[in-house]
Amino acid sequence: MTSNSPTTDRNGNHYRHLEQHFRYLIHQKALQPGDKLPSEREIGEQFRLTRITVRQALQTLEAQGLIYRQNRRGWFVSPPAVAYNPAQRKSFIEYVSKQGLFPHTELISQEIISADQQLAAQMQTQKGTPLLKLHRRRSIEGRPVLIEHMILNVDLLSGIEKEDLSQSLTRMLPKFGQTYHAMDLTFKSTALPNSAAADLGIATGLPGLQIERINYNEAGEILEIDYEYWRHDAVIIQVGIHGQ
Amino acid sequence: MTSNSPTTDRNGNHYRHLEQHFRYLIHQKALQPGDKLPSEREIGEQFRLTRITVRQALQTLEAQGLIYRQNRRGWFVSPPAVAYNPAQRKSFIEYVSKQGLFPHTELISQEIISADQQLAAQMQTQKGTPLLKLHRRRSIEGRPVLIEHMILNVDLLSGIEKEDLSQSLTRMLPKFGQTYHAMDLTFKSTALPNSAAADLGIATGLPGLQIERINYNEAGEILEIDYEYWRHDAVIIQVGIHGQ
DNA sequence: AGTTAAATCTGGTATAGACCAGATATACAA
DNA sequence: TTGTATATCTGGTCTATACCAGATTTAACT
Repeated sequence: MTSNSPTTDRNGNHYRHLEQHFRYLIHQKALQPGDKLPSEREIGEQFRLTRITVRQALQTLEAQGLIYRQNRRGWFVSPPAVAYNPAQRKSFIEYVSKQGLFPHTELISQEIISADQQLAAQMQTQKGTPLLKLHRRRSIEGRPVLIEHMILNVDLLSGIEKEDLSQSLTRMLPKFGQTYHAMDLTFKSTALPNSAAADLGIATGLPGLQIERINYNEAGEILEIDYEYWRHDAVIIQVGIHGQ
Repeated sequence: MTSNSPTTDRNGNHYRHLEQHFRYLIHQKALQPGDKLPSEREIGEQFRLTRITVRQALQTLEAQGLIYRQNRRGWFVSPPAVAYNPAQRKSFIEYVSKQGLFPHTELISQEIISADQQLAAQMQTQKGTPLLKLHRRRSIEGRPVLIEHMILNVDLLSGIEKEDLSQSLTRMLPKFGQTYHAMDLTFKSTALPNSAAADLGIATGLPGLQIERINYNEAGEILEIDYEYWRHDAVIIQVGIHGQ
């Protein structure tokens, strides 16, 4: 065991060479964020490797967040990860653009429903409460990085469904006399579910970061519950915990 | 060849069948945490699939946290993930055993060093301050799940190097007149670095969860900085953020 | 019983070739 | 110019086979 082997291993490990090759090009900025890599077949030809071996190298780089793929379009160099600090209550647009990156939000669907038993329990409200379900996709530097499923309590935010819901909700809330006061967060590193992967245009089963967020107003009522599915390489989460 | 895909999708997708097969067995508890799966070759024979296809299915299940592998030993069903709430300041041993799981800590190495320029800056202390470097491995249900690299300020915790450092530091601190008061946390989903993967006995390049934690005492001095590398499927992080 | 060496099993890595379907570019017709 | 059909390129999935090295078990030898 231990197998220190710095650069080159005794046995095959061709894919590690390939991995280091591209890592080097990316670090040297010969390949820049957004740039397209040669096709798997071309790489294989150039290095005299099978596509399977090439793919293994590319998948390893993908797991490290250096590159990503778009279904049947090719492999691309990843933009830097954005830092997300949920405690600061800044909007997506704010904290992304503040880091010199270009954010974009699309509203995929919106729907007003009436809370059934289960949803009412989740939202800690009464059965029959009107709820707004939102489904959004957010991008950084033109790359979809995040799928959001949100459920909002319309009783506390009446009329919100008439707003432009591809805008920042954080900035919209004061209009309705509400603010985010506290939140419960759950993070989980897991494979993206099929639907989220499809919305992000990536293959199912790739690692992702799942965030569940329950937002409370000052009265301790649940304003909104969010389920976010992030590309694993697109975000770093920073939180400060202070004395109790 | 197109294979009359019975239950699932359009084209081949044999590996999805296999994936669902094992997911079913695990959910039905026909396969329980810690159980060993048949070897890749056996599975391939049983389902008349190539090892490559079998491996793809297993790797997908691995990404979902359902199974894990041990190098050249086989594939096993994962124990449930442990919930970790950094705000509660409970020790690893506490929160793991409270969830009905069996924790274990090994001290891999310990070392007293003198802070150089860079370390002093990180620890917000003076050059030359004595620091204790710890390297530990923590397991749940006998499975290594977490590698810790810690740096402690011995000026604030003098004599700590004589303690049994495979024990909980959280419980040890009051002895030295210190408590954890605030912390800054950074989470990142990324491939495990080689050394951490080796310590965990898993292949390099697999997804992991990286946590950086800076611990402050009541005076706002840095007591300790931790770098944790978790198996991605071993933990769920829960944090509450309260009004400011 | 205790130690050691050899056979076997397992995942890790690799070659060679194939067909599919979505994405893209190109040529052609209206 | 605009729309459409088509050829091409790309990653997604798969078969068949092979050798390697670490982990485990078995057999042989003290």
